[in-house]
Order: sequence, then structure tokens, then C-alpha cells
Amino acid sequence: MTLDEAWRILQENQFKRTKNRDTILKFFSNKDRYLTALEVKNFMADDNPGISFDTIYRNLSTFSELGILEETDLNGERHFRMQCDPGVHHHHFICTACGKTRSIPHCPMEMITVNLPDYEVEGHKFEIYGKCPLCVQK
Amino acid sequence: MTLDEAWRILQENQFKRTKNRDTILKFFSNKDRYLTALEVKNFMADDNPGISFDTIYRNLSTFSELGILEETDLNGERHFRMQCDPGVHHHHFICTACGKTRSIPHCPMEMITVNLPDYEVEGHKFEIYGKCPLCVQK
DNA sequence: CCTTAAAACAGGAATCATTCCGATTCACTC
DNA sequence: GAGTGAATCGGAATGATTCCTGTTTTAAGG
Repeated sequence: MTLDEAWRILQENQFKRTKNRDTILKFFSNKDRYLTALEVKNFMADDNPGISFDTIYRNLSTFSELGILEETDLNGERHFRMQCDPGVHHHHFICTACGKTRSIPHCPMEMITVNLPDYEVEGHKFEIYGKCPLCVQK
Repeated sequence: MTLDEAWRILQENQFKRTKNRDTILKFFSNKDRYLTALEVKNFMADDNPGISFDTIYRNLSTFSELGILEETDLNGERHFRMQCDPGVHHHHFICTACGKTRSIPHCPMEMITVNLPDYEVEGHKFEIYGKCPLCVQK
């Protein structure tokens, strides 16, 4: 997702244009990996050294709810990444060494829901973990 | 998995037979759901009110490493359940209301790994969330 | 521009799950 | 029944996340 798309969504939902949001979004753009609140904070060091975690988490949560960021738990920590292809359902391979991700277009749900009659499916999680080609070499 | 099987595995690996381990394992047997360390502690109230979280987590981690328990992160918290069918790979539907689980024999990995050449797959997670038939009615 | 109300923020305290640590107790072996 | 390393206890420490309160900033209207 581009920064323009992100801002369009934010303004459609009456969120204000602030410096912090701008910097956070820039941090995520063009990164194909999941990142933590701490990594955001470190990145902000130049721009706004005094930013509080409250602000970071509040915005990350907002972005996630609006579909601007994708969110997942890795080792009990919240991780976020730019929504790569809005509207197109997909999953990720996640490199356990460098954190880089790779999109997986297949979704296992289609062939499985048939076997869950009377169940009300709300969501699912499918992630593959391992080493990406670059990290395999090392 | 039965308690006998669990104890066989523990003794094969030189773990001692303690009262705490016995009570914890009994707590998990015959429960088809994921449980937290706190729930374990509450259950121990009768048997050993003074048990420390250190002991609980240490044993849960041990059981998990030995394949006696299955482990997953739900909302950033560690959850454990008795290994239902040792050796048989499977996944779970997890009820977000009552926590009950349902085994899903299908594994999405088989048809997908072909599309990850040069990647080194270490593991994967596939879980379906929603309401079980009983909780749908309410 | 200037004013104003609501939104956003900073800073620090609080919370919650989990882990660490030093001292004590226990389970198994001889 | 004594010795030894494993297991445990209790409480402090940690680390991520959230809460709280007062202050600043944004966007809109006059």
C-alpha cells in the first residue's frame, strides 16, 4: 500500500494529519517485513526522540484496524507491516533470521471450511516460518 | 495422550517424578482446550497453594519441548493443551468464546511448499478461530 | 489571521505475563 | 539413611503494553 492510499483511508475516517503518523507510515513503506513498536521508536529518534509508546501503540492499533497495517504475534510480541496488497487475501512466509517476509497467495481455508458444519468461523492464521534464501547461505 | 504415556516420556528423559508435575499433568488430561499458566495455578490452589509461577512455567516448557503438551500464542499469551494424538500432525479450530478446540486433520503445507524453492522451512502455524456449535446457539 | 473544541500527544506510572535468582527442599542412587 | 543434583519457593526483576493526567496540535469557522 502506498502512503497516499494510507492517508486517504485515514482522512475518510476523520483522522488528523500529524507529523508522528506521517513518520510512522514512512517507516513502514517499502519494507517487506514485520516490525515492532520498539523499532518504530528507534526510527523516530531523529524526528521526534521524545515520542511515547502510548502514541506509537495507539497509532499502530489504529492503522491495523483500518487495514493499513497487517498485524501478527511473533513470540508473544506484536509485529506490524504495511498491508501489501489491500483487498487480496494472502498469507506470509516469515524468515526467522532476518524477518523478511514473502507473500503466499494460497489460502488453506477454502478446502477446509466444508468440514466444519455448525461452526461459525471468524478468522484464521496461517504462517510459515524458516530461513529465506539469503539467510540459508550463511 | 494419557498420563502414563506422559510419565514414560518424562522418565525416559531423566525427569523426576514430583507432586507438582503430577498435578499439572492431571489438570491437562481429558481437556480439549488451550489453558494458561494462571489457570494451572488456580487449579493447584487445593493441592499446593504456594506453587510459584517459576515452577509452573518451567514444567509447562519442559512438557512442551518433550511433546507432551502442545503450545500456542493466543493474544500474546502462552497457552498449552495436552498433545491429542502424538505423532499425527494436525491443526486446531479454537473457539474464541469457550476455548474448546476441534482437531483439523488437513495440513495446508503439503500443497504449498513446492512454491518455496531455496527457502528452508522450519515450521508453520495454522489455526482457525470462531465459535463452536454450542457457543453459536447462545 | 484568531478562536475554539476535539484529537493527539508526552511523560511517567501502572499492569500483566514471564523470567531470573538465591536459598531451601526433594527425589533417586548407593 | 546419606549424598547429590534436580526441583521448588518466594520474591525481585524484566519487558511489552496500557493507563492517566495535563499539555499541545490540528482542523474548522468566524
